[in-house]
Amino acid sequence: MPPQECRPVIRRTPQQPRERGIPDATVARLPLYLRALNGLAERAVATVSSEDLAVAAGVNSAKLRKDLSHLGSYGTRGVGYDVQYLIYQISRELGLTQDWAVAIVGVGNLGRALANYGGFVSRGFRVAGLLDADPEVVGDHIAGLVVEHSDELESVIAKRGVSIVVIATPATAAQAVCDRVIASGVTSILNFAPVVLTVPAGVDVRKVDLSIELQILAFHEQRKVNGGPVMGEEWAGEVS
Amino acid sequence: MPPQECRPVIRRTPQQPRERGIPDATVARLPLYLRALNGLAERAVATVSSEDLAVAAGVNSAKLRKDLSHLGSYGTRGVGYDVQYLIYQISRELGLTQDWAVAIVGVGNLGRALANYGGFVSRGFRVAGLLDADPEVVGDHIAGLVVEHSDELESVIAKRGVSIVVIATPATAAQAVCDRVIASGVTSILNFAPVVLTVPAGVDVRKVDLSIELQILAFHEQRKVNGGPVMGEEWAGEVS
DNA sequence: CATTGTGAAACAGTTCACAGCT
DNA sequence: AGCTGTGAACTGTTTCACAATG
Repeated sequence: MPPQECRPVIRRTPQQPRERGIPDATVARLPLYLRALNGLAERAVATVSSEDLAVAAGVNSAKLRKDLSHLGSYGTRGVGYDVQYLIYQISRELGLTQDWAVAIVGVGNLGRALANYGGFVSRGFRVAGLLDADPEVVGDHIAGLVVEHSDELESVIAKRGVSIVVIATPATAAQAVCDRVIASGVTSILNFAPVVLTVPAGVDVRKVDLSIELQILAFHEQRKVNGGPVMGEEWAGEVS
Repeated sequence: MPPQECRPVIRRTPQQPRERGIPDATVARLPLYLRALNGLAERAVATVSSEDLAVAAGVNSAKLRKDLSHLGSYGTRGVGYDVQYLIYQISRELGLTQDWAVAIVGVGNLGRALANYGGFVSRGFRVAGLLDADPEVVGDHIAGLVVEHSDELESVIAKRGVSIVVIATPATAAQAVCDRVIASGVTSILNFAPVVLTVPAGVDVRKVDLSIELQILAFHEQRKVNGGPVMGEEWAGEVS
């Protein structure tokens, strides 16, 4: 599930029963549970069963219980889970009890959208820097911040304790930004540029790629419509 | 890997050797291979080995070969794959040889970013409608289109043959938009709103969720820094 | 003879079904 | 009585390693 060669790298020794390792698939769902729980908390629900929480999160209840069991035994048999307590435990597990300074590099349409995205700041994350290479954009005020020039990347990261960088630059600039960011000690990157970033082991890159998502949808859509790709159609290109 | 309960639903009969079913994990990587191949094609590379293509796509070569083997035997032993031919085959498999009309609902910062996103139009996808509920935004010209009012949703879908809808509305509006879109016959949805959409079987929803990606990164970041969540810290909230 | 295509093995994730606890 | 936590079975995915082959 992590994007490229940079797998989590929490190599457990073969014999150990995975001391505190939580499966990737589980980690990827914890935020979903957290969101569902926050919804329940807003509606002043005190306790929830695995069945109800599973429905709210859109998964099945056995999976939910198995996932939560990796964090510890936080439920009460015959009763369910205490909503507030579970929110706390999942937040702590995800590292959301501290707050993370995030820098966004590339303040185009997407970067702007990200900077203004509310759910961002809400839980654990704080946009601590906006950077762009275009002098036209530098100096703009967005989401209460002033856009700085990309030249400041290293100093912004160092001075503001940035530990997560969001790359929202054009594809051509992404690898260079990535390299500089890593050289500054950042090891968590969220990449929106449509390129495969090459990074050393120990650096975590997650990728969000609109066109890949659309292509996956197109694949399924085509199956629904045609029952599969158009066959019998002959290849018209030149084969060397 | 598909978002919620709406799994692909191409139930193969137990005995059949999966006539044309391509594993989800493979489908999710085909766009990656396609992008890598397009890069090679631009540099006029005619032929590529599984090893080289794998490096370009950021996967390992055994996986790449297994993936491609699901499409057919398009390589040449001792030689590699013909770049153009493979581009064609993958495009066809993904349904990119036809073009898909896409409507974007919600023209806030994100919707605007998506509408202006180039890679969108490039291969197989055409933005055929932009809709928003805010009268302030309706009428704006974005990416060569005029923003229409959400009331027109059904008629835009019908008249322009929209088969994929991108939901970029606030969370609160997403489910209602989703329901209307499905009622209009659309079965492929890309959801950017931070909610779990409830959809009938046969509808494909893919979700892109910024804050979930950040939370996953935070989890790994925390592990790197602390070696895990802060333990020993006692729960301070009120447990019922 | 370099490289593909693929069985078989290893691994990861999901689901079942129920023992065990409150 | 009801719901959690979890072994065990199952399903899907990745990796290995090598026979087949242009």
